[in-house]
Amino acid sequence: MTDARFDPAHADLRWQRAWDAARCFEADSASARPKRYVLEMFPYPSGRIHIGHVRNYTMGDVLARYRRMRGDEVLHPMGWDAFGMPAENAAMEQGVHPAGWTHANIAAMKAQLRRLGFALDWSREFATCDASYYGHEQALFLDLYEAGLVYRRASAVNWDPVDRTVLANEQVIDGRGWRSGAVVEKRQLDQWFLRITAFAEELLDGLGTLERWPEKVRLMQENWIGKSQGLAFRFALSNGESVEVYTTRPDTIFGASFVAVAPDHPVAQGVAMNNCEAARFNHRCKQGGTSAAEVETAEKLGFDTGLGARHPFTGAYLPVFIANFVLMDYGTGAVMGVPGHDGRDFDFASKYGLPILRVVAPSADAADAPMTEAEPGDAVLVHSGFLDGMGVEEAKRAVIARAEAEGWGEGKTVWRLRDWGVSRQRYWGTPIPFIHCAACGVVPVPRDQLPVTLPEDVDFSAPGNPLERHPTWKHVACPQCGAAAQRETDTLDTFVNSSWYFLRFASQPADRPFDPDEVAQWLPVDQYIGGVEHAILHLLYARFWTRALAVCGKISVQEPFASLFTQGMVTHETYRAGDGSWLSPSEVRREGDDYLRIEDGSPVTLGRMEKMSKSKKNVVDPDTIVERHGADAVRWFMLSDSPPERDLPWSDSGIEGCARFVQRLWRLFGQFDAAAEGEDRALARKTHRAIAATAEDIEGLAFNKAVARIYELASAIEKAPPSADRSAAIRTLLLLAAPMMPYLAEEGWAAMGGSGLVANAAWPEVDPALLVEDEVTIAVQVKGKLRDTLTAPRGLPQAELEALALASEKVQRSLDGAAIRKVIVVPDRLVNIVA
RNA sequence: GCCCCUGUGGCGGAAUCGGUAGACGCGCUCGACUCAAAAUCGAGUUUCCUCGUGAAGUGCCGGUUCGAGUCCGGCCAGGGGCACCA
Repeated sequence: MTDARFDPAHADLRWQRAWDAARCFEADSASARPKRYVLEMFPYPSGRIHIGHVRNYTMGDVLARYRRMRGDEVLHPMGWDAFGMPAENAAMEQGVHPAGWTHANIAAMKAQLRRLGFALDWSREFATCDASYYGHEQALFLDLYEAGLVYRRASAVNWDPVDRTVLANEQVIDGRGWRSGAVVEKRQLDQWFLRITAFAEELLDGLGTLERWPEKVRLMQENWIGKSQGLAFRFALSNGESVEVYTTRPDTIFGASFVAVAPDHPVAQGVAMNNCEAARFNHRCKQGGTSAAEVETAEKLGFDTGLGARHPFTGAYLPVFIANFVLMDYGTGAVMGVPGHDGRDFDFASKYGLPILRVVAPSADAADAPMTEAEPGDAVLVHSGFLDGMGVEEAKRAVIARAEAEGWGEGKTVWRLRDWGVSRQRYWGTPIPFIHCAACGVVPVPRDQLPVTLPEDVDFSAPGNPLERHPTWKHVACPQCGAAAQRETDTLDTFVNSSWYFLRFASQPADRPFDPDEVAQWLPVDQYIGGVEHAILHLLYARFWTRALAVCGKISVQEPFASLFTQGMVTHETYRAGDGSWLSPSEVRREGDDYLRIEDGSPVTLGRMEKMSKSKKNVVDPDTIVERHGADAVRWFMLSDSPPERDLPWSDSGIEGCARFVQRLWRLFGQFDAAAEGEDRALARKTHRAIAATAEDIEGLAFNKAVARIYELASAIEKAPPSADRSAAIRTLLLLAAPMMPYLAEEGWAAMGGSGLVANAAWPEVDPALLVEDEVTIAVQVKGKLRDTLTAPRGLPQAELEALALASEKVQRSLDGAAIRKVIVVPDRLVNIVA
């Protein structure tokens, strides 16, 4: 009845057309069925789909297709995060227009996605570079402006004096511009900021409600927001000035033996004016790496200013140092050094011979125990005057209370989170809808003049921002006074584009960004899936925008993503030739345990499994493998073996195994016989257990386990003789595999005479009666070691199980006549005899 | 430096609540089919030995328990994150 082999090339095209014709994946906001929003992070249109995208979208697709089979109305959209630097780079390097380059990439990648059989609602597709998207973004930006969440201030940028452009951190290599090689300068520019710090507390508290987010991501965000509570207070200095410090450990104030200020702190700058050694020291501190790991392992350096700081309680004068480990932009840029109870202060004090005082001890008796390292301390205060005997928390409160009563300090909450700078001095982004007027200042573009569109006739041959030097674009009349004025030429950070796209997917009226009622139908996203690299910025910004829009009355949801899943990377072996250069998998062949270069047979060194990257040449192209093995096999491989949150090692033999399984299923489908008769209770049980287990695994995103269930059922069916139950099992198997291998499933469904499309079919019902086994295997242990297994009817009373176990010959042999002290019986599982 | 995660066969991994460790897949070995190969099908595949159906075994050391991959304490290794954040 069917072809001997399943031909993906033929089937794939056929069913893509069938799905399109039936418009089965278009979500209906008016549907009465339960709404389900499945979303994967939308891609940047770089030109080609990466294998990591394939894994990401396959997971979301299985979930979306499964939910549809369970009767939900599923929204599973796709679009393009289309603004960004690569398009401008292409424009500069290849002379193409960013828009043309981007749209060509989108077309190519869309074709790739369609080929992979994803059940996407293409009717809602958009690119963030469409004026019909970014125009609404401009309106939302004005909403935030009116709500007081947008402001301008001066802020430093990396300025490339040769290219006359602002560089991103990644474009600055060893302090030089990546293209020009010129030494990068810090330059102050007036820039636009979003007041995310106004939401610091809410964003932190909100994390507590995100139970279906990975603990890891919540922790990363929590650390990023960085709330700390402590005491800010002033030290009077010996030169008549004063310095404010901030500490989270006010309880240890009696242990302070020095004060340290940042090299760019006013006190340090003041000292440097009259002391060239201090100036040299300050300068030296600005060199060297800025990354945490580099800085933290760097040697702690200090410069004794000769100044003294008067301790508020003891009246003693503490030496004031300039120190390289104090940061100007956190807290007050100055700290009190407590070597006994802070690791950095300990290192510093040891180096400069400063006293190391114990002020917290495990007990009052241990007040004079020697200190060999900094102890965080969590017990009792000692050598601390009025604090002696108090616990750490009590002492913190007491010091803050005293400082506030005496007026020299106050309890303070400090946040690490800073406001979000959204200005980019680039062409390919959302124009910021403001106009600069000499008389009126910064004036918002009137809403009836939105969108502010990008000019198309731009020139990338000269350095600098094309918007800035466009002959006419920026010259406009002031909306308020009508005088000649200039448009803002900065565009928005692309993270703004991705901070609300999930709302536009849910609802896209032409005249507004979205309809609040329709958004309420779909939001929050039931399952968001993407890479962990977006754990902090994208997800925090999206949470911020959602809350900010709620404050503006635009929507009612607080948190955009109810459940988040971060998938692992796809990795591949790396290969290196004798000269150390990287080789691509296609240049290498394997002979036994040896790897050889195909070209000349020279030996190849096998490197680590690493994330696929062009620089290491360990990439596989999705198109090539889809061509060779079909989309179903590729999807199956993406789901098999590795748990989705872990890395997936790509292997050729793995994908070949998947392709074989596709054919094996196809042969099995060919054995479906609607007329078969006879019962097979055992197979029916296995079938229903597989339905229940696969559903559970898919719902828990344990796709690797769901895959194993399907393999198991397939093997059981192959071994079973023909029967009505066997035919039913084959049909069930097809349905279980349908979300994962949609093309094969449609083809098989049609061959079996199923009605309609499998894409619209229902998930098989489980018969609970068939989930229960009536016989169970009992493990019999003697002193905790397995000695025998026996089969017993389910639910056998404990006493009978015990008797059965004791009757076992192997058990008696192990006991060897020893007296039985105790017997532990776990019903339907095991008997443990303790002798 | 700090924080987090992960360590189970040749490999990816499974094991609900502490209850038969190694499901399922890949690879490999042997066999069937074939002139042959591919494909397919069948059997086997943690280690060790005295080959019994013994002993050991989930990174290492210890603990709790009738029983530990799972819980607790201390290490080690690999990976990830970061902000010297006071």
